[in-house]
Amino acid sequence: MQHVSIKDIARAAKVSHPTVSRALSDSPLVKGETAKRIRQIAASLGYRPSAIARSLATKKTKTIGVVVTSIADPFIADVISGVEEAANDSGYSVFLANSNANPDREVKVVHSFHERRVDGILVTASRVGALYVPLLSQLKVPIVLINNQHPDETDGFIYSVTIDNIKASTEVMRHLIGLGHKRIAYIGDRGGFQSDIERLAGYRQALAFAEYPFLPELVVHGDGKPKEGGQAMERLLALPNPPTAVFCYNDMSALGALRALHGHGIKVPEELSLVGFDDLAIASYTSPLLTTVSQPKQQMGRMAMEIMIKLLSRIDSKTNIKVEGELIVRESTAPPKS
Amino acid sequence: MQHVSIKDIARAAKVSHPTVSRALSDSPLVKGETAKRIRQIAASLGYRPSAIARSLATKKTKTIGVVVTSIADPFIADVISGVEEAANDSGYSVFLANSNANPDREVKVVHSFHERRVDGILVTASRVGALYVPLLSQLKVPIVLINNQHPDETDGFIYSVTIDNIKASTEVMRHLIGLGHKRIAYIGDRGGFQSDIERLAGYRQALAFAEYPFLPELVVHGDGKPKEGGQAMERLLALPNPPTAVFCYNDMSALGALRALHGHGIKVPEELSLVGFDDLAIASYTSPLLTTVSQPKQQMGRMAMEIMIKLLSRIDSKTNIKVEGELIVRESTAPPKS
DNA sequence: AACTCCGATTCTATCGATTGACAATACCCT
DNA sequence: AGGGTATTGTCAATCGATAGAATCGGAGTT
Repeated sequence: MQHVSIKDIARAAKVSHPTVSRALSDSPLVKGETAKRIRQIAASLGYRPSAIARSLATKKTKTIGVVVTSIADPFIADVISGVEEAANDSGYSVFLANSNANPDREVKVVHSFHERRVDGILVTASRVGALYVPLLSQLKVPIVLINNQHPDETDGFIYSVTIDNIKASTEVMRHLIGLGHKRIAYIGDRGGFQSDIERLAGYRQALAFAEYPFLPELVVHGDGKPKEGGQAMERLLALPNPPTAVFCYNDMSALGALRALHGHGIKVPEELSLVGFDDLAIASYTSPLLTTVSQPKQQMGRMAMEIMIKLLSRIDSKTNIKVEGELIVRESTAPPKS
Repeated sequence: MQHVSIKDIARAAKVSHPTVSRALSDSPLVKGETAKRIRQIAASLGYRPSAIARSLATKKTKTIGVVVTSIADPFIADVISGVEEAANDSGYSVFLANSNANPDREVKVVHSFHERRVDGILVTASRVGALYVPLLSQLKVPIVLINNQHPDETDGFIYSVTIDNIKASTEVMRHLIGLGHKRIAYIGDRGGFQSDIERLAGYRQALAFAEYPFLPELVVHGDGKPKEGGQAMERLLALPNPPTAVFCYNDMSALGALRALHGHGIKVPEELSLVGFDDLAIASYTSPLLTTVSQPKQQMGRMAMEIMIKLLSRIDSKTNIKVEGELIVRESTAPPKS
C-alpha cells in the first residue's frame, strides 16, 4: 500500500476513521487525550493527508493557477518569486503555466486550470490578449492581474496590482528636465499595453508642465526587447536634430538602445542621457550603470497573492492596488553637453 | 451548481454515468452513436472533467512538482520555461516551489508535494542541500535532477540532466591557452557543487595537458554571485603577479569581476581576458560582450521533463543525460598584451 | 422453443477525506 | 435511582470520477 490513510490510522488506534479525521483537525468533538494518541499514531505512520481526497470533499483545492507570458522574462521571474513565497506561507500551491502570448496555449491553460479546479488565478503579463481575461473569468474564480489593470471594471472577480506608471514616468521626466534636457525622446512598446500608455501619458504631462512642445517624431516604438529598442534608437539618431535624452519604456529596450549608441561611438551620458524602467538586475551591470525606475517586483507578487488569499477567505480587499516606483539615478544620465 | 459532472450529462442523455465516463474516454464498450451523442451533450454543457476526482480514482495526478532554489535566477528561469513547456505538451501540470536553499522550506515543499500526490519531482538547483534528495526520495516517486547529478547512484529513482562541464571547461582553457595565456586564474563557487568541481577539474586537466603548472593561488572562490565574484577578482589583482586571464564559474561571477576590473581601470580584453559560463542574456549586453559557455538551458529543462514523462509511462530512459556546452567567443578575450 | 452468446449498458464498489445525524456512554443534580 | 445534559464516538452519505461485475435484450444455434 503506497500511502497511509485515515483508515489505517483508525485501525491502529482502534477508533473509526471519522474520529481520526476530527482528531487531526483539532475538532472539539474528540477528547484531548484520544486526539493526542491519534496524532501520535499518525505521525509514527508517516501519515500525510491526501490533498486530492480533501479537495474532492471540501471543493477547495488550496491551489492557485499562475499564468505568465514568459518565465524567462526577468521581471516576471521576480514577481513570481514573491507570488510563490506568499502562497506557500499560507499553505497554497502554485500551478505555473506559460502562455507565450499564444492564443492556443492560453485556451489550453484555461482548460487545465478549470479541470484542476484552481481556487483562483493570477496573471502576470506585460502582454495579455484582449480576449484572454474574459476567457479566464468564465471559470468564476477570483482573478488578480499584476501590472495589467483590466480596463473593463464590470466584472467583480477581477483585481489588480500595478505600479503608478504616470507618477514614476513624470518623475523620470522631471529628472531629465531638471538636468537641462529639452529634446527628450520616448522609446515605447508598440504592444499597446496599459503600462506603455500610462508611461507615455506621464511623459506628455511632464512636457506640458515644463511648457515644452510635444514632438511626435521623438516618440518611437519597439517591442520591449533589446533588438527593437536598438532599432528605435537608430531611428532617433537618424533625425535631423536628435534628442539629447531618451526615456525607454523598459530596461530591455534601454539595453538595446545602449548597444546602438555604443555602436555609433556616442558616449553615455556625456553626449546622450538614457533612462530605463524596471530596475532589472542587469541595470546594475551595464556600463554606464543605468538610471531607471525600480519597481518592488517581488513585493508586487506577494501583494497580489495576499489579495487572492484574502478574497478566498471572504475578507474583502481593495480592488486595485497601486504601488510606487522609485527613480534610481545611476550613471546614464547627466546634463546635456553644450 | 458550480460544475457540470458526468451525472448531469448522464441525466441529460438518459444513460448511466459510467456510460458517460466510457463514452468520453473513447471506450470500445460504448456504441459509437451513443458516444457521439454523449460527447455533444457534454460539450454543450461546457463539461470539464474534474482532475481531482479522476486522480482519486486513478491514483495518478498528472502533476509534477518542480523545486528551484530561486526562480529569480535567470539560469533557472530559462530551464523552467523548458520544463513547463514539455509538461504542458503532455498534459502534465507543474507545481512550482521555491526552496531558497532553506532547510525548513525544503521540508515544507516535500510535504506539500507529498500531500498533493505529485507523480514525480524535478529539482533545478545550483545548490541542493545534501540531505534534501534523500528526503525527496522518501516519496517514492521518480526524481530528475537538472545540473545536479546525484553522486550516490544507489537509488534507482534518481535521474539527471547535466552539461558536460569537464569538456566545456577544457574548451574554454584551450581557447585561452591558444591565445597565448599562461597565467590563467579560476574564480569558483565555494558552495562545493558538482558543477564547480567539474569545471575546476577541466581547468586542471587543460593546464596539465599544456604542461603548465597548477598554481593554487590562482584559484579563488566566490559564491556564484556578482558581489563575491568581484571580491575574488580583487584578490587576484592583489597578487604579486596577477593572472592575464580569468575563467569564472558562471556569468554572474564574471559580471562582478568585470565591475572590479572597471573599477581598477583595467581594460578587458586588452589587459586581461575574462570568460564566464552559462551565456545568460546579460552576457550579450555587457561591455565588452562576454565570452562564455552557452548551455542549452531551455532544452535541458525540456529533456528533464521528457525523461520524467517517459519514466511515468514505464518507458525506460537513460539515467544520466549529458549535454554539450558551446564556447561563445565574444569580446572579452584576446591575446595577453606583452 | 429453449439455450447460448454477445454487444451495450447499468449496477455497485472504490479512491480518501469531510460532515451532519445519531447512538452510547459518563456525569451531575435532585 | 432516575432524568437530563454533556461528552465521546459511530454511521452513513457525499464529493466526481473509474473499473470490474452483473444485467438486459436480441440474434444465432440446435
